[in-house]
Amino acid sequence: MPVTRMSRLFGRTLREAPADADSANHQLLLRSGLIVQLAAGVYSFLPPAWRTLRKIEQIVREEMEAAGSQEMRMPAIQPRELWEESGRADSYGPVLFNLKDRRERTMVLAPTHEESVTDLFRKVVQSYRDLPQSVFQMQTKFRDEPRPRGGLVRVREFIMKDAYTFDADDEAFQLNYDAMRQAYYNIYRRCGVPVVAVQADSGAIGGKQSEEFIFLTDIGEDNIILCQDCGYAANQERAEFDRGESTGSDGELTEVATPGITTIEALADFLGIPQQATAKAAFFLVDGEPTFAVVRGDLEVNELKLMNALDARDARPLQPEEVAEAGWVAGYASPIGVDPARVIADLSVVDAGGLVAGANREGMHLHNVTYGRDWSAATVADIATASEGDSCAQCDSNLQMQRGIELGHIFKLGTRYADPMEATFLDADGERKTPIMGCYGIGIERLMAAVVQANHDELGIVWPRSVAPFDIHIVPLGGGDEVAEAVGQVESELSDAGWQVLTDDRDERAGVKFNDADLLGAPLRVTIGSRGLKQGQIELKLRSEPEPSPAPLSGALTAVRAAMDSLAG
RNA sequence: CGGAGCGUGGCGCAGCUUGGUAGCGCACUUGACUGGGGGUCAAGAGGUCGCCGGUUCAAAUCCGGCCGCUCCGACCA
Repeated sequence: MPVTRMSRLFGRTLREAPADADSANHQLLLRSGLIVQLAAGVYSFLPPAWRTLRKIEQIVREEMEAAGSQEMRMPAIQPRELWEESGRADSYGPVLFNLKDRRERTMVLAPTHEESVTDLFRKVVQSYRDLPQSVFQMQTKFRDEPRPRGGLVRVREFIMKDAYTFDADDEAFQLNYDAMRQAYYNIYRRCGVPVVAVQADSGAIGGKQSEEFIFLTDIGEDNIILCQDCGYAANQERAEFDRGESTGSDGELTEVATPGITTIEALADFLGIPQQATAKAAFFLVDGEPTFAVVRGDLEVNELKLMNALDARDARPLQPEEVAEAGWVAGYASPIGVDPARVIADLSVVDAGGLVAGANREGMHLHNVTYGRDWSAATVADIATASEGDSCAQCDSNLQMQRGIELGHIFKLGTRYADPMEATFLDADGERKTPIMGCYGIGIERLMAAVVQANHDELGIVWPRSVAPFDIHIVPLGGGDEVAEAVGQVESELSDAGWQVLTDDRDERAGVKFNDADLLGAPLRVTIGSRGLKQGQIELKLRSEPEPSPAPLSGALTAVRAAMDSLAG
């Protein structure tokens, strides 16, 4: 294994991080010279970073294969028709990088591969005898994200490991799914990143159910709802919660004047009642249809839940003039008297009687508004957002909310793609059936960013041994033949033993070399200086430990092996 | 796409309010001293001040347009 020399390494370390780096991992990746930005959400990966990415890929590959999946490769350039066939050309539309070939045929740069793998399946698989199947690839994905952010966390070009499974029935599918799930835990553990699996919304990928693997960190962009007691964990976008007891009474419906009171907070203050005793109206355009959503005053409408409840593809809040056009009075809107067909109510307002709601007249509210008696809705569903302090639906403890980064997402696709694309197989009974599909993604660069975020200190990166660009960072100190000779000896001993060695052969001061070693974060630093050599000594320092320890030059290999073995991974 | 901010040597920044000579720290080159936690001295190299247009005798600075990047929101590995 050739030794890498710092003087020859492509890339340089920076003392100060570029100003647009926010998070620790982004700053360290830039300062250590591992990545360089080319455009918003587009990065180059310099040699050390590429080493790490390849190690991560190798871990992923090993775990995928252990789970029974076969590596393959699908094209990144795809005809747009494929996406029309699945019906995702529109829903995925804005994110698709479109391009035209010389014959003016519209192609896309693939953001994911459900379509192409389903196409592949129908061309390759005919019989139940061919099932189950599990395939994966590691390949560049392209997504024209509305907003790249957070360094490597959200980019427009990235490597994804995406796996796909095909099964004859649900039972068989579950086996594939469970194997993948376990593989994911293994991957993150081996990369040194703690994760929690949470229930998630499957979003643009589709399907019935999905789980995300989340690395909990303040720099995360997802809100995760967690129950410490029973272990319930879900993305806020779909987290369930218990709405508690109803507070209102079911007295007679009466009007109350509330001039200038247009917010729930002001209303509760004005009437001296808790916000839970009010009903909140919110207006959305759902698949082009103005929709009146009602939740209890202390809650917020969750647009994703709203869409799911209505089986809709698109939802956005109504503009004030659109609200008026629909005949509703913002600030004083009431579900009473509104066509029930356009009303959707959250569970919280259906169980609770006697709420204060708008009167559909400027400056007026109603007391004791009760569902079923005074109004009704076409749809009653869970459409409210869970947040910190709400009660757990499973065990009644208080839910907590934390930020997190989505490092992986696994989906139970069912027949979401096989149906529209008419992928089928012939079963043992001679009947044509539709395969049950699953898909499973991991963003490789994002995982690297998480590794750094989870493994750093104020001096730099503290790479886990499993994915470090270099195992051992040799720091020669002082000139002279004695040092050069000892360095050469140790270098070859270590690299012959299979370690990946980086030697700082630059004519720099000790401080510069030590600081760069800390920044680059190899698990073990071996210092070879003229001072120590007088006693026949070299010095070993684990990056994860504060203090170095001496070792005899003659026993360098043994000492290094012991030090490396003391590390996890 | 809505909101906010920033574009001045490789990196971090000042200069802009009040137009006139482009500056500082780090990094870089050469030499000397130095040599175990970002050293000192000396001498250097390096900038169409994001782009286009306007105002002006004169624009980094004022005005307009555009582009790029970052952050906050709607979307996701």
